[in-house]
Amino acid sequence: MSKELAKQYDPKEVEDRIYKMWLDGKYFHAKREEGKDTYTIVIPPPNITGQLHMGHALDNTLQDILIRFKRMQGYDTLWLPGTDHASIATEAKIVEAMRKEGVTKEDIGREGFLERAWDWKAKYGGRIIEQLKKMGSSCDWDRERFTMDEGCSKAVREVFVNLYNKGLIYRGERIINWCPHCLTSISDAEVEYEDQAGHFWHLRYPFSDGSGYLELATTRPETLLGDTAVAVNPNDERYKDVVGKTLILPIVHREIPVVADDYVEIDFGTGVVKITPAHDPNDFEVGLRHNLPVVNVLTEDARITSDYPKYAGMDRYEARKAIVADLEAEGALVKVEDYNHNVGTCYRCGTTVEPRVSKQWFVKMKPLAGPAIEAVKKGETKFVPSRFEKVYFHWLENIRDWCISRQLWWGHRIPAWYCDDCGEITVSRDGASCCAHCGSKNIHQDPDTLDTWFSSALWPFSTLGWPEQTEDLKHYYPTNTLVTGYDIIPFWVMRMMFSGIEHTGEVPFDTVLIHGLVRDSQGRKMSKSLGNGVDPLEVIDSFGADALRFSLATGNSPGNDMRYIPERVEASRNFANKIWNAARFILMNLKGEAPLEFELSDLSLEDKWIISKYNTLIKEVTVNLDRFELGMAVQKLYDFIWDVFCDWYIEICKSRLNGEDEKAANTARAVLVFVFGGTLKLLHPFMPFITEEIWQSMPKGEGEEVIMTCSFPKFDKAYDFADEETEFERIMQVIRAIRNRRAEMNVPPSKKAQVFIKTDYPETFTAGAAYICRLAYASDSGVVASYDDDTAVCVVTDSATAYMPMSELIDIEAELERLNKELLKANEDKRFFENKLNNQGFISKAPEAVINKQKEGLEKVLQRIALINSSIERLKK
RNA sequence: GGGAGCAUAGCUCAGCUGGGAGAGCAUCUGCCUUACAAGCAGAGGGUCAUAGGUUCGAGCCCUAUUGUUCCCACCA
Repeated sequence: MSKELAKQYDPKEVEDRIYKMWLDGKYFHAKREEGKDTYTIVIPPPNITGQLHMGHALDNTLQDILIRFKRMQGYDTLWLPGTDHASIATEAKIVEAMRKEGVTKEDIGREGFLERAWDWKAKYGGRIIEQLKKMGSSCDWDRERFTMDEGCSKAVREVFVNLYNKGLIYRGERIINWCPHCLTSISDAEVEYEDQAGHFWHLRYPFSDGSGYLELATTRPETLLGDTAVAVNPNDERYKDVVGKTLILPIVHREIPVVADDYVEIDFGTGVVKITPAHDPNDFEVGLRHNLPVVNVLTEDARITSDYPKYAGMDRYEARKAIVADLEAEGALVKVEDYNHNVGTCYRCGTTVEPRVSKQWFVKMKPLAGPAIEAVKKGETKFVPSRFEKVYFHWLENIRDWCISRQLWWGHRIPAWYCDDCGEITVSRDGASCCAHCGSKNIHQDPDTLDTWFSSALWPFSTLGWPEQTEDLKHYYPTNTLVTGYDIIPFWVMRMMFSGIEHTGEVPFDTVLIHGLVRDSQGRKMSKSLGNGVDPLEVIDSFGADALRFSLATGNSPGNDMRYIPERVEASRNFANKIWNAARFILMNLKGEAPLEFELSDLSLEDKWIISKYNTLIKEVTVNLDRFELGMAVQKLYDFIWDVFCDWYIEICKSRLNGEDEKAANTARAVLVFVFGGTLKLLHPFMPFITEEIWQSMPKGEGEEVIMTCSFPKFDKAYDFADEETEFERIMQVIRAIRNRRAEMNVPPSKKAQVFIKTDYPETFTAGAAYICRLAYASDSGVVASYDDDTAVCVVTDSATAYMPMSELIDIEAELERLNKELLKANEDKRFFENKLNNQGFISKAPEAVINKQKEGLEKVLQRIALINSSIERLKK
């Protein structure tokens, strides 16, 4: 940054250059320094399916703020980056891309498909990393990982085998959620329920002995083909006698029994339920209790099987129409009602999920869930905000076994082999060449892969080298803060928790910082189908990464959703520009060789005021960051820089900088550099690029060449000038009052006026004359013992009355009216304080500090009333 | 059917352990004051959803109500 700077900050010119400087300096690299406290974040690995969206931008901004803050505080800091293979999502994308080429998975085979998948990973995984860099993320790229890299794969096999040997992983035939589009099983968490308009078909099933029929209702008539019973409640008086009888299933004309089961609710519908064990999870349970056969009527892609030639090959909805028509023809259809019901859909493709009985691998959850619940109850891991602990508990307390096998090719292949001779299963970390039970070489590996979350569940420790006891693992595990959205607590947070506890004996992180979703300006979710998504890279391109980061960090409180408002990014961009111009001002006022140190004894009132304000800012920002109140921290920085530093302090410094007194000017320069430089450090975690860019041009001490490696400023008692703050604020108050009065009378700044001050603090206002001249458009200003020009404009504050002889402007009547209005307001204030102070309850119960504050308030009001009264008297003369 | 969040200025949102309501944008007025017009100085604008309660004191705590968003749940 030279001394001839553009008036406007240009992030495009700066950001890539600064990022490269950081990379070249290896400042992101965690060095495992002995004796230092560590602070570790593992990134929620973005899927390699596409590109970063606003949610990622928010997530990574928060992480980078925390990491940079802790790094500057001197922690041995690691932010471990990486990407997720996202098995089902990525496979779906690749299949879709292949479909456009007219190629199917079967055409190219497993090997060919995996080759394409790895190409995909190289392309899109790489793109995501580039996007993270654009955001300014200070990740340790030397430690970048991928959920399917060698180390993570090893951890996956280790965990699988361990859990299998402990009996916590098993293979079984269960009813699972099946996606007929993705052609794979999915877990309970991967099913999204939505209300859909449907129908209720009322059907009649005749008794096989010809003694009438039972009426029941269904939302899925096509599953009738697989009915193997009809159930009623055992306590339902209406159907006491029919339990045990048999019915003729319409269309199929198979004989099925009537069973009694508590699952059936007496009051719902007719109190009769058809039971299709193969295609409904509840019916499956009923089937188990009553030993009913499981009749599968649907193929993998949800078409009717060849067992029913009339409907074979029809998809479930075609078959529904055909079967309803046939039921009607047979006289079995009583009526059709409109009915809204909850339908499970695949969270990846939105296809209606088909419950399906099949052989899958499961993790037994109960033994794992218990310790994970305990850990949070004991506070070993805390959620911020804590209300999300409820979500976490609710999921774990009601958890069912986790279906982990997927009928996909892209992912960790299940390390299990089946013996073609003895039928036993061999599970192995390192592959198997023969059956562990009979020694036969006739074995084949399970073709399925694992749920993508199986590997991400291990992310906090697999990325640090587990199961090896690596130095990184010893050093950086357990990690500290996990930053993620509330939507993936059940998918990921919960699973990392029980995995960490089970495999490492420790919780994987001490804090889970939860943020909300970034919605569009109307509050809608950003989505491809709505076309309302905002690309963070485009925002960075127009406003800069700092502006985007600042917008995302401001006005965002943990756990709450936020809207993306373009105007806010614009305001953030303006803030960056404000900082830029403050830097320009300071730099152009520096004299190269002048010493930039100040003596406490040389400090003027405003110097002490700004230093004290800055000192308080350090304390508050640090506290806010420690409490994860990032939005509050950044708001305070904004207010300080814009209102306090730029609008007041810089303005006030101008007279000294332009004055004759070189020593005073040097002190001003030194304080400007001290406070502004420190503020840049405080702001650096939030706006890393601009702060670094400016820092490079600032005078700085030894070892402070790069702002991101500087120490975070610390509160210093020596800079606590409370009295000077109060004193200076008295002057500010008078300045504001004069400005206000002039604005009311429409006096332009070019028209200067003399200002005479009557006050109980003559030293303050004598010293403050220069400020009043500069900031309140005074030609000169001085303290007077009394003043009696009746035609002067006067303004009153708690500590002073200022008179401006502007006789040509003043209207005595109007002035009196205004003063009376002020007096009225002052009297209201007086009553407010008096009421409080006369309240016995208040005096006896309120804390002393609060009482004193009211007393001070009353004191000030009384002074003001006295001053106003004397002004009124003067005018009336 | 359970659970949670939200409701504060025209708009988008802050408001930390209760102590006289804040910001940005928008509106209005006046300013090219030699860092910044992406700026400066001012102004207007709020029964903090409603009704009770606790308290000396409530935007904040408690209860109920209304509206809204989300999560969970096997009523076919």
